[in-house]
Amino acid sequence: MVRSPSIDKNGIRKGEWSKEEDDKLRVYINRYGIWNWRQLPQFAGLSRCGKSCRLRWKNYLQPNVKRGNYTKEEEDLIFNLHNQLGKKWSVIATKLPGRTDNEIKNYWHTHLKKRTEAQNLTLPSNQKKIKSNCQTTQISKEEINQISSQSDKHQQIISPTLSEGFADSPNESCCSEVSHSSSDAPPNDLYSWVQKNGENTKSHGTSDGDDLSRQLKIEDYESPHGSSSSEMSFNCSDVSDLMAWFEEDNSMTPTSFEGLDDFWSQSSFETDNYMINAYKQEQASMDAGLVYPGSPTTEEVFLWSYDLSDECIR
DNA sequence: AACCACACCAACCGCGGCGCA
DNA sequence: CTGCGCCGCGGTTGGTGTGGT
Repeated sequence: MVRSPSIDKNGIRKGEWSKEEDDKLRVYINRYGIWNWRQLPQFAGLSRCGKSCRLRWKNYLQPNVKRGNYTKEEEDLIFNLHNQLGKKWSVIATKLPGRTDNEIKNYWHTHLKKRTEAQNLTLPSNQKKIKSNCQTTQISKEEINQISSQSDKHQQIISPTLSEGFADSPNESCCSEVSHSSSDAPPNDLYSWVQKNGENTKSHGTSDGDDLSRQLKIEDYESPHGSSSSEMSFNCSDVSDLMAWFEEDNSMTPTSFEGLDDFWSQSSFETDNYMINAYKQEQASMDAGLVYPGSPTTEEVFLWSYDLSDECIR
C-alpha cells in the first residue's frame, strides 16, 4: 500500500521504510532528540532526506501515535473542526491527541468528505450559502493560535516525558523532543545490565570478534553538533573497565535535563541508561505477551549507536 | 478465475512562513 | 531590506487491498 523503495540519483532512498530504517530512526531520536532534520539522517545512518525522516517519525514512529479506527467522538470532532477551521489539518490534529494531521487529512478525504457533501446536498439553498461562507471564511490567526495553545497545554499534560522511558509499550510513551527528567530512572542501570548480560552478549558478538567490549570502546566521542568535550571522552576497553568506571564515577546518577545544551553535556552512557532501561521494560512487556513488533534488541541498540569504524557516535 | 473500479493510506512534493545573518 | 536555510503544512500521488461483475 506504499510506494516501492527506490534510490534517486543522489543515493537518497525513497518509498517504503524498512524495519531496520524505522529502528535506526527510532533509536537515534530517542537517544539524541530532534536537533536538525536535514542532518539527522546522516548521523542516524540513514540514506533518507530529512523531510522523509520527519514525516516517518511524525506520522508513524512517534510514540503516542494512535492507530486504528476512529471513534464516533473523534469523527464528529474532525467534522466540526473542519467546518469551523477549514483544511487546517495541523490545528485539527492538536485537538485529537494521538492522531496526526496526515492521518486526519486522509480520513477526511476518504470518509468525512462524502458526509460533508451529502449534508450540503440536503441543506436548503439559503443554508448552503451560509454554510459555505462559514467554511471559506479565513479564521483569524489569533483564533487558530488560541485553539492551538489550548491544545498544546493539553498535550503537555497528557504526554509523558523520557523519564518514563518507553513506558510499558513504546507506542504509548513520548520522547520526541529533548525534554528529559529522570527522577524515577534507576541509577546505575547500565551497570546492572552489564553485570547481568555482559558476558552473554559477548558470546553473541558478530563477525571479527565484534563483542560487547569492543562495541563499548569509545576513544573519542563527538556529538553530532560537532562539539566534543573532555566530559564526553572516556575509554573503556572492556566490560570490566566499564564496570570500574561506573563504580568510580557517581555522575552516572541520573540528573535532570533542562534543555538541549544540558542534554549534550551529559555522558552518552547516561543517555544509554535510559535506552537500556526502556528496552528492558520493553523486554518485560514482550515476556508478558505484549509484543511490540519491530523493536530492536538491546544488542542492536549498541551496534547502531556506536560505529567504531568512523569513530563517532552515529 | 480474471478483470475492473474504487477505497485506503503511507509517502512524496512544492510552497510559504519564520528565524537569522 | 534581502537572501538563505530549515521546517511544517496541505495537496497529491501511487501501490495495495477489496468488493463487484
